[in-house]
Amino acid sequence: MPELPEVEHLRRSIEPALLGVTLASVLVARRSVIDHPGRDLDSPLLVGGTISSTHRHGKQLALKTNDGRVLVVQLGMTGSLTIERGAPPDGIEGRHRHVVWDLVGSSRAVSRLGARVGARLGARLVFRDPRRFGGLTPFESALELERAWSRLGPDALGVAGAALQSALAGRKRPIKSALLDQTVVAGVGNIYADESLFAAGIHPLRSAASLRPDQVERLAASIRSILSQASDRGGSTLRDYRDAFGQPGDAVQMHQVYGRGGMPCLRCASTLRGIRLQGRATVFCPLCQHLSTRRTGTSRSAKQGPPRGAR
DNA sequence: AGGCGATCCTGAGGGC
DNA sequence: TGCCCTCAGGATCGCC
Repeated sequence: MPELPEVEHLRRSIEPALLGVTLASVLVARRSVIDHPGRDLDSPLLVGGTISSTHRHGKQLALKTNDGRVLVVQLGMTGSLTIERGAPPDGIEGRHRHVVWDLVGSSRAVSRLGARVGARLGARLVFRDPRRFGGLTPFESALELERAWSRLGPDALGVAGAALQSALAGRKRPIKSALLDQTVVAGVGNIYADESLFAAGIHPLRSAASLRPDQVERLAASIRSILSQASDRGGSTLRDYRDAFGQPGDAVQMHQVYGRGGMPCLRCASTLRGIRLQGRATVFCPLCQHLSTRRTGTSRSAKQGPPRGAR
């Protein structure tokens, strides 16, 4: 399921292949995946434009064309954006292909994709999303995109302690709920919220406003380091994620807590606990992640009962 | 007003 | 083997 690292890895892998490439035509199989369908009908979805840059904020990917238009791609849970050559795939991979563009290349882009100069690439850009939690949003200008992204919190990959501190100020909600709110910090999803909180030794139910400055600093550092490591590895990829060329991410699981409810904590060996918060599976170590506001120390309560397992 | 939960959607996986 | 049920969760909307 794509989170920020998957989107960043997708951006890095798709940008070299798309720069200078022109979107010649588009086939929209399912209009409901497009925000504001019907708008921008004369030049829909970047058709006729040449890709000049790619950008990312949080989990949103933006493709810009040389005429100033922008398309934001949200992958949701099961979305993918791939470059494809040859016959479309059979079977289930051939389903849920909601938007397909035909690509025409410049000489540089063509040579990258191994086609003859000036020839039609025979390549397609495909937006696929079985569960349809993702979608495409067209913008007329970079300014419109800027306005939309300004409503989101700071990008999680580079979030500074001070920025996180001010975003959390006065928020009484559980810290995990706050992290999942894209207007607080953009790009933290369920998996990395649990992982970052574990790394920082913070209980997911702690009130966001109750965190001390040093804890927020530690949390910001954990978010940055976990997301950047995962981005470099191509995303954590449980099952659905594919990069621009249909490759899954690094199969190595680096998760310390996510999906490990009821299993031993890798740090202290006590049983990891699974709860639901805002309807989301949430896993934490009851020993390493204190709920109290006490400074996390080395003393452990011997009276603490055996931690309950998940579900 | 802020926060929580219901909702959307399909495929994987477990149980029988 | 095959059917049925549950679960997964990002973003949005409505309710408390």
